Amino acid sequence: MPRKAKRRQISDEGLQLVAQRFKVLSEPVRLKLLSILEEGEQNVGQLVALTGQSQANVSKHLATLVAAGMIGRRKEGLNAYFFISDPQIFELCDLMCHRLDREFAAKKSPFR
Amino acid sequence: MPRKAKRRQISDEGLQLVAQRFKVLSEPVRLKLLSILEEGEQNVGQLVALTGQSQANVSKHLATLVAAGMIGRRKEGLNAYFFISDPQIFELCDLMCHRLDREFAAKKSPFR
DNA sequence: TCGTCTCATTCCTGCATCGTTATACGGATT
DNA sequence: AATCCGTATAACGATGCAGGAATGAGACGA
Repeated sequence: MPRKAKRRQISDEGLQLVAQRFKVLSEPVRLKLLSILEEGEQNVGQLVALTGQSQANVSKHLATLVAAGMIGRRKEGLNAYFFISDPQIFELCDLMCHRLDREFAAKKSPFR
Repeated sequence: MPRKAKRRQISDEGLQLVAQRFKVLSEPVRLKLLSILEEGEQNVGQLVALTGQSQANVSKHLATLVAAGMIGRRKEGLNAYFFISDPQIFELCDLMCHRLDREFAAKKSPFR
């Protein structure tokens, strides 16, 4: 019998779900939206201005993030405000950033 | 001035790099390969058998994972053995799994 | 009610990438 | 050297998704 604790084997459906979630984080525009929302909630117009993306594109990416349970939506008059609903997301991003930092340690860092 | 420590603003190039790495993790077959390799190194033939994927497909996914610095490659005779080169990858996967667990807490869990 | 503002949705196009098939490469064996 | 085996690569078709343009859906003010 194995000595070290074995990771519970994950089903193929589970893998698909995990992959799906990682895919949500695999778009620079969505990452930028998350990073902006980390500073506080914003409406679509502000996000359009801050990202430089088209309104339609921002709306679609926001819908994706909402569907993934990463951000929430609050309606106020004409505006729709979005906010981080799962702060744990940033633990994932931080981990990935640290990975990249180590990876680029001997080279030029992509961050400033 | 802001009270709570602000996350260092990341450049667009940084975002793209991070997104790129997340994309590597956004494929079920690659996740499966990682999960298999976590138990120990394997050669291509074994990985083909364990995943049920074609040999060409496995080779390509392995090349992607190597390029991302997540796994390493060791040549022995005719065989090429692959192994986890960055165990921190699994912290990312575990975090994502926990996220999903919480998300599906009230529903049916996708894991068994 | 009409017009306007904000945001969501739909349709379309281009591009990336997954998976397959066929082929090339390199080491080992005879 | 000729061949075989394990692996990598090239070429191809199919699918998916990002982004742009146009339109739709609600909410508010005049």
